Amino acid sequence: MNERYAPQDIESKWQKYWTEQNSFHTELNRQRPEYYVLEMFPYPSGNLHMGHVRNYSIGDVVARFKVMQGYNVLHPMGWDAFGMPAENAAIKHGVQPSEWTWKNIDNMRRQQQEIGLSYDWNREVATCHPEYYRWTQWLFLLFYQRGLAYKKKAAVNWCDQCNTVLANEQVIDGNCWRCDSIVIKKELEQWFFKITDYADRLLNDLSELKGWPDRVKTMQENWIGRSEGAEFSFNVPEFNEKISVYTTRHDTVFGVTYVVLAPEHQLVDKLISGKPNEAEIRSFIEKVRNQSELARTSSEFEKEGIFTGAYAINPFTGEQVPVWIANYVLVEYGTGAVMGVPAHDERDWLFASKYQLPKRLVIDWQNGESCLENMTGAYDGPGDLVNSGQFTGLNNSRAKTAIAAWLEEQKIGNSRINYRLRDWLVSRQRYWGAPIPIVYCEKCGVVPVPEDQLPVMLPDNVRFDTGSVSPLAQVNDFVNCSCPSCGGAARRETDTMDTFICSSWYYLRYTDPRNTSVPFDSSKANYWMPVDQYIGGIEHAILHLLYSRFFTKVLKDAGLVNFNEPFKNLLTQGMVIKDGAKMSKSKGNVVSPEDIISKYGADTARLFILFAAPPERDLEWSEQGVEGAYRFLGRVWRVVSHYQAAVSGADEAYDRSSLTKAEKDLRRILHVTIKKVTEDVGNRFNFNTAISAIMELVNAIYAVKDQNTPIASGLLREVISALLRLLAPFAPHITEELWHQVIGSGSVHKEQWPAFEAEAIVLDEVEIVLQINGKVRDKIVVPAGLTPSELEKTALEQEKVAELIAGKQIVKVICVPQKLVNIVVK
RNA sequence: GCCGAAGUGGCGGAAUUGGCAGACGCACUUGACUCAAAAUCAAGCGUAGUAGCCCUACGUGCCGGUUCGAGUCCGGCCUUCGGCACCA
Repeated sequence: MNERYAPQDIESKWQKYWTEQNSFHTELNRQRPEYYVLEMFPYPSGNLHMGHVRNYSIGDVVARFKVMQGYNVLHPMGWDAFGMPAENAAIKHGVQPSEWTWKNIDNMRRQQQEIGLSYDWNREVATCHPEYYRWTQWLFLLFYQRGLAYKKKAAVNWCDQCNTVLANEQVIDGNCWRCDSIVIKKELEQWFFKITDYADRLLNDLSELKGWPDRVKTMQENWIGRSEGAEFSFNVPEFNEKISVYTTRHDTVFGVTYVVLAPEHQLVDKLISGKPNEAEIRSFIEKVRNQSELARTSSEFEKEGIFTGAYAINPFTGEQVPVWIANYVLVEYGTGAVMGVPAHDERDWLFASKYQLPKRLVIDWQNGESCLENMTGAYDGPGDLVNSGQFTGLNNSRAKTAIAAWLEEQKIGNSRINYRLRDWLVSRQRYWGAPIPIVYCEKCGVVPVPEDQLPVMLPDNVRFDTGSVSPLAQVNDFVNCSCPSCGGAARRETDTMDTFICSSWYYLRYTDPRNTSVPFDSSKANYWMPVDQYIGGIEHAILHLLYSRFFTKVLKDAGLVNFNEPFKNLLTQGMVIKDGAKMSKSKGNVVSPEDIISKYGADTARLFILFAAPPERDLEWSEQGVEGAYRFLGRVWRVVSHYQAAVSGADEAYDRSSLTKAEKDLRRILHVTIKKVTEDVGNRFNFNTAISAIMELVNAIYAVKDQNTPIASGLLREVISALLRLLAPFAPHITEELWHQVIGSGSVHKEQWPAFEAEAIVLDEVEIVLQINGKVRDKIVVPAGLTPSELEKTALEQEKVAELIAGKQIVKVICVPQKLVNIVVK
């Protein structure tokens, strides 16, 4: 056996062995409990970065641990392969996106294999493969048939850099999520998925997700943005029209002094036509339309408005109130019109003050003392209604119920729940994505491509120098087609799908990756799903994780799956940072996984990453920390080598009743370690403390070795065998090598996870802390299992205790068995 | 403004149910081995007082509370990070 630990010699050997043995292949097996562990699949950018290595190392520990515990484990990997970078590469280097992408996939797969990850490569999927996007298209049509995919003209987010539209979720602080350039609004006809139909379920079912971090659930909750209110109309007699408003403060309807429309509201045109200042109003509207979305939705933005000249009737009071247009009203939310209650809404207060609109107090919160003259801003807290007709005197929460009931009775309105969530814009004016399987025919209109004609293939050899026009629209062979319905000349949809559609169902395809007749077999999906443990970055808290939940619910409604939620437990790993910042090329603080692996080996890289911080927290990269991990593996190598001769031929059996004290202690430490590592990995995902426990075990073995303490060879074998199995999920190569050298011929990764024996952990003697008035004063060693009164007696007999409490009165004595005695004195 | 997470040595972090604060590792110091160095093995390592040991006091962002006992529970703040925010 080699004296020195040389990872370069052993890692590739075992990687080859695992591949040849097809070691990580999984089949459906109803005799065994299943476990599905999944890491978010990567975009094939070309090279793995440390964030990937962290993500996969975490998943790999879980997968290998569960296998050893006897689970039938699904642990797949694939490629989120459509998207802009491939097209950018095509523009820049003249290489076709598919070629560029497949080359990157090959390279990244090789890099993953060098980390020693236990994937079932037979299940690999790539979203850009026709046999994958065929089913993405099939699912699009399913949504279409269910009325969940529709086309409409709307003011949508447009990125000039990427030359495409974006979903709301892809606009971060007014900028494009991918290229960070400013997003503008464009009036375009686009495809949408009706995610808003599922808003209530997406919100309510969050409570099922006990294994998700609170912060992710809160982010989704904020994003969905539920509010309870009422909707009702103001008549506009002059035009015989109604203005419908939505409010959460229908208890303040008697305080309405004006009504405001969004500049884009459909009634605006009618109300202002022919007005003497029509031109002025139109120029105001134009100005607001040119204000950025970000500015207009910021509470700091100056509120501006203009009077339309029209009046509306408050249905509660019969009063006439002026109708205004203002920049702070958003056409997409609620009804695009709001009632103005300056006394009880901060925005309305500012607006009314600026334009000298009247204010009316309708909530009293000071026992009848509240008055407008004393107010310096709106009051939006609770109180009792005043100046509110028949509702006067009710407290405002009761008033809401009463007023909503009155609206229903009078048939002029009703209670309503509103969501902030908007429909998902799914079409993209890009080439490298799944084509939307729709054909436009002069005669038949919008025609879905029949299932047996899928996939709608992406054409090869496309030109990318077309500027702002989608490259696909330039390919005549693609665009011109015959109508599947009437056979006449037709045009193909040239938009492709948002890549987030492709990634919204990949976890289902893994359960049945080569199916050629359906996207997946329901019974297979139902066996493996939901994913037991999903692992990925927080950046997908809303985007991918919300979309995937939406897809799962639609598929459940369609009868294709029998579960409600795709991911039972979610672990959001922290970033890998160096010198206080996320690793990035522009900051020049990138550490390449390949360099680390060639210098120290994959086991060291994995061990360091898992040891340096708990998985959810950010991890500060430290070259010295890596050295430390390498040093530890060297220690393991040497100590196991040292005992090789003693252990390899030894019999497992030994007499447990005749152990020396040193042997008993070593055995206890082993079983305490087994217990801790099992709990830390299995229940808490605290890999850092699991590894530190293994380090302590190794330190204990060294203590025995250095003092040449004689240890029964059977016990030594138990210790070394368990040590290798405990370390195997973290450092799969070195443990495999040592296992073969010292223990046996089979793979350590096929071995059973060690079980701790409670009997081995029991101590004969325990150390008890003696406190006086809560301060530690002494420690004593007593036989284990003393009763509290025996313990108290022993404690009070201690010389030091007697000295310290001399002349004082004992108030009481608290005894915690096996732990401490606290003597309270005065 | 609303919501969420966090704050512990020189550093990464541990303390899982209220019970010895600082496990494990890094860095540092020292010893052994060596002609020497590296590697390795071992020991020390919160702050202050003390030449030093024993020991004593202080110490988990701040202020207060509950408790025999608080990093942990309660009340009130501060700071950092993240999400939402003119959503009516």
